[in-house]
Amino acid sequence: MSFDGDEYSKRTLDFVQRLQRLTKYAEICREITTELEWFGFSCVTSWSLPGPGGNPADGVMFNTRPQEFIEHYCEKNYVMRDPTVSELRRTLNPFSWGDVRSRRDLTKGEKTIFDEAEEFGARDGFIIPIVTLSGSMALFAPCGLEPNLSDRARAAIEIIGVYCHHALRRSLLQNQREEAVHTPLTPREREVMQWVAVGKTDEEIGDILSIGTTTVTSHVENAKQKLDAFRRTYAVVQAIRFGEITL
Amino acid sequence: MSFDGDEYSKRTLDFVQRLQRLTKYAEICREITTELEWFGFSCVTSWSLPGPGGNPADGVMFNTRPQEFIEHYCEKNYVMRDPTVSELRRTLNPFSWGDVRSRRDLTKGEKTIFDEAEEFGARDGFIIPIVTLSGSMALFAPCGLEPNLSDRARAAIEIIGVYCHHALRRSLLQNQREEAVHTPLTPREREVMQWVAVGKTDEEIGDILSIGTTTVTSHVENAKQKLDAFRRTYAVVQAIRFGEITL
DNA sequence: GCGTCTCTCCTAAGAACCTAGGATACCGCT
DNA sequence: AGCGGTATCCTAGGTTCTTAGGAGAGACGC
Repeated sequence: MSFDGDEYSKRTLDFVQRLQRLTKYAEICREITTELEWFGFSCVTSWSLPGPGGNPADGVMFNTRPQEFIEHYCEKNYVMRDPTVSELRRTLNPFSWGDVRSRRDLTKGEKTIFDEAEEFGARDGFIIPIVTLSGSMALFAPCGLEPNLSDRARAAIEIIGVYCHHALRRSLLQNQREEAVHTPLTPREREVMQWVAVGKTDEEIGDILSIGTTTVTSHVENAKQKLDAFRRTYAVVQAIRFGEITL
Repeated sequence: MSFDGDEYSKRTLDFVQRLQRLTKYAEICREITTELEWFGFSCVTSWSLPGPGGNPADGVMFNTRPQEFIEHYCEKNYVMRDPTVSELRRTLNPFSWGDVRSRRDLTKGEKTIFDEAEEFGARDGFIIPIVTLSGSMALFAPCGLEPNLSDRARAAIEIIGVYCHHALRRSLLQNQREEAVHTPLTPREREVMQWVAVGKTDEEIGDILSIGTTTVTSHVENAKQKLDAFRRTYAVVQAIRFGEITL
């Protein structure tokens, strides 16, 4: 085991332990910025991907990249075309901008996004995907002009990123209401919803479970009510979000 | 920082680094068993929650609990009633069996499950929830008669559990086919599917996006084809699974 | 033993979705 | 300039879902 590896490990654990004790948003931000600078990352964005109709800017939990860049990015709706965001759909492993560039040829539009990022002071960086409890996707993305992208740094940043995300979220949620609660489904309702989720019709489900079609319908209706959904499509999404069913 | 804390940190990182280098299933299992015994956990189960119609036993990636216990658990369909599984629907934070017991009064049926676990050599343990890329839920659950449940151990086990899960999965997938690929959705299709996912009708979506109802329908149909779904409910599930849309 | 919850089944009209076609216009890339 | 991909709009019959009721049997806890 090399000295470097131990140095990184120690820093990482120390940082994580410091972070766990902090509760104030400003303190957490300061701590994150300092630590990332040690790794050569001058900027960072901690961001939750927007839901339907959501403004991308609303998901930003912490950002030290230039404000004009963010505005430009949102205005141009780059989130729909950004190759690093596409990569998020493929993997939950951390990856670097360079990984994306070397994986395939980029279109002109995609190159533009990277070029503009460089104009705003970031030539490369890591993206750490984070799956949240609600099933939504978030990312922690440190970057800079000459960041440290070694395997050792990658391993350290992976752990750091996850804890930063949670620390930021914790501090931001502190003064907000509790997460939405829901009435739990009965075992039978769960079972029926599992089959609805894979696109079976009520009749097919009835055959599978050896019960009447009308019974299936009424289980679905009860589940819809409990999940606060008017349409079964949304009921399935809610069931996944609440962990009632599994993909 | 206490000596204990540093001892745990060092062990944890050493273990993670050893694990990263192993590829053979048997080696990984041996390494995991040894490390967990140091923490006082005599048994462990690494398990993916079953999908619709799936046999719970199929999701077991690694298990050192008595085979009879697993058979008994599956046969009685305990997964639908197990209070620790219910807890998985509430949180992504690791928790102990004791946490569940102290959170609320258990029903007789729930107590039975704990009692039977004790007969099979496990009195307490941790559950570490893990969200996989496909959106499915997995858990890493070390347990034993007198395990170490201190905060320090919890922090260490949290990291250990996640890496164990990934190492096991990596070794099990090695000889299997690649993950299913899919044709990516167009930006417009993604946008439409986002709204489908929250239960909007095609007419409502048309109004929101200022396009005709028929256009919405045809975007949905195209998306369904790309996502290999006959029903839009399943198309939404696939879109989530492939990361095309976000909850 | 009694109340609560779950599971089962029923009706029936109207709304929404599925299917399988085809057609035009715009855009970026070669 | 042409090609492929995207976005828009169209028809129309058949299938499935939605809504809002009610109602009996069995399990479980107190």
